[in-house]
Parts: sequence; C-alpha cells; structure tokens
Amino acid sequence: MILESVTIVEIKPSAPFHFDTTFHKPAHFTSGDNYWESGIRWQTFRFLGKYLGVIFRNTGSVEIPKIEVEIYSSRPLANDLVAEFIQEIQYRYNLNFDLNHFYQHFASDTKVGPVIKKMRGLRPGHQDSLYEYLIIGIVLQNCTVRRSIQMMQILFEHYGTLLEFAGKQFWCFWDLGDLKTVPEAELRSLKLGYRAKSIKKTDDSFAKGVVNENELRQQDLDTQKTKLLNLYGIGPATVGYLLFDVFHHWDYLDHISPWEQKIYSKLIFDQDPNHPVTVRKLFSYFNRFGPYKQLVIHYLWEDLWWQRKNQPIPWLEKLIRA
DNA sequence: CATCAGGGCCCTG
DNA sequence: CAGGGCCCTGAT
Repeated sequence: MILESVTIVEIKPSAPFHFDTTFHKPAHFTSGDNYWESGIRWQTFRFLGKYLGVIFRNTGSVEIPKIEVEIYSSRPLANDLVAEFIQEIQYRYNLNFDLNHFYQHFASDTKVGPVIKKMRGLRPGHQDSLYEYLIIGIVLQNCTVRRSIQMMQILFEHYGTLLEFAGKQFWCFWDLGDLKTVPEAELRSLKLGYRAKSIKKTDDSFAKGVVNENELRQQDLDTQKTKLLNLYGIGPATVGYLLFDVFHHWDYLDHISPWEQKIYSKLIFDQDPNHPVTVRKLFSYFNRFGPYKQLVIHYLWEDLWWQRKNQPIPWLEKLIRA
C-alpha cells in the first residue's frame, strides 16, 4: 500500500526532552515496522482503522524541544483524526511528562545521579498499542532474541500490511481481531510453537471486548494487573513490562527474573554476574526510589544498552544471547 | 549425532 | 508452591 497524502504537525514536548533516547530504545529488539537514525524515526501505526506511516524529526533541542511529525496516509486525514493521533503519540511517548520532579529527587544519588545527567531528557514509553505489545510479549517468551525477531517478521509477512511512504517500506501491524479466521494450526505451522494458542486467545479477548485498552487506562493498577493476568499466556513477567511501558506505572516492580538479576547485580553492586546478589537485596535497593523505582531501572538499563551500541560489553553479551 | 536451555506460562499434584 | 511440558533453535 502506497501512502501519498501527507499531514505535517509540530509537537512541542515539555523540557527537557531528548529525542534519540526517547525514540530509540536499543534494549528493544528491532522489528520491521520501524527504523531509527539520529534525529529521525520512521514508524508505522494501525490507528482507528487507518494505516499511517509516520516520520518524527527532531527540530529542537533538549531545552527547547520540538518535533516535526509527518503523517503519511492513503487519503487526506480528517482534522479530528489527526488531533486524536497526536494526542495518542503524546501519551505513548510521554511527551508531556515532567521529568524535573524525578531529577530533583535523585540528582545527588551516587549511582543514579550521573546516569540521569547523561540521559537528560529521556522519556519512558513505547510506540505500540496494548494489543500489539501483548503480541510482542508473547513472542519474547522463552526464546532468544533472534528467534523473537524471526517470529515477529513472519507474523508481519502473513498478517501485516507493507506500507510505502517517503521512499521507504515498512510493515504495519494488523488490527486486533484480525486473527479470528486464522486457525491455531496455521500459526503453529509458522513456527510459533505453543505461543500460537496464546496469540489466538489474546486476539479473541480483544475482538470480544473482554479487554479494551482505553477503558483499562482509566482503571487502577490492581484492576489492570488482574485483567492482564487473566489473558491466556500472559504472566507476571509480561505484565511487569506492560504496566510500565503501556500503562506508565513508574513504580511497578514486582518481579526480577534471573537474567535481570545478574545484570542488575553487575550494574549496581559490581558483582560477577555468575554470582549475583539476592533478588531481595535488589528489591531493597530499588525501593529507595519510591514512586520512580521502575523509571530508575529504565534509565540504568537504557544507559547500558546505549553504551553497548558504541562498544560491546563482554559480560553483557553472554547474558543476552542476542 | 544427541542434549539442553532459552529475555515464561500453564497445569498438575 | 514445585516441577514438568511446551515449540523451535543454536550452542555444545
């Protein structure tokens, strides 16, 4: 599908804002629906029934932020839809989030202070809808990064739509409920394994309205958590990521998996990853960051992965099996 | 060649 | 609450 109609909108995020660390998270695996280079991000969206190809450009600075958003579509977009889309973008990338409160509290912390200084303006957030994030979460489970990327790619090729805009091509997600007519056996034949069942059931729950993202955003944390855990194939690890990335609970920390335990042990206590500190000790360390404890982890984590982009980190390579 | 564990989760006992 | 099974893949 070729998208030729262009709408241009300017967004002014709250300051400070750092474009690259917000629009590119090197810790996330790459997928065929986006691309990043310094100062520019391509991303497709399935939004309110439309296929959108979007280019975000950094046209400001950390202290005077500005983003130019080019929205490509097959036909001209109604103003209302554009406004709603921009609002959604501001939500997903937390463009109005006030980082100053967080910074003031922890600027003097010996471990975290230098990182928030270095990563000044980084926003948490994620480009995908809840439904899309769930699919990614399922595809991540119990396998290596390479396999996750393969499964995501094959899903795009079978159920996504290839969009062309501004001379580039990217895959776009299918809509929730679109897998209704797809038999579980077909997903299995695409080498999704036992995840086929989880994907089918999750898709079905959205199609039937058992889960509705906009409603869920209005609910409290416990309701969100319960509803997400009720989805077949979704457990505490995936829910942890969702509550932070999609529902923006900056303090949600409930679960530290063994591989994360090793990485945090090295980062915080400089422990050999083969002899990590106890999970208990990690919880008690992170608890000091109260309402921002998961945000602190996000900062440490992203800092580490940005470092890795510039120069491989031997102890980390062994743990991530990229 | 065979075996095993991986950026979980479900189900059973 | 512990532990086996699940799909497939690459490492050993």
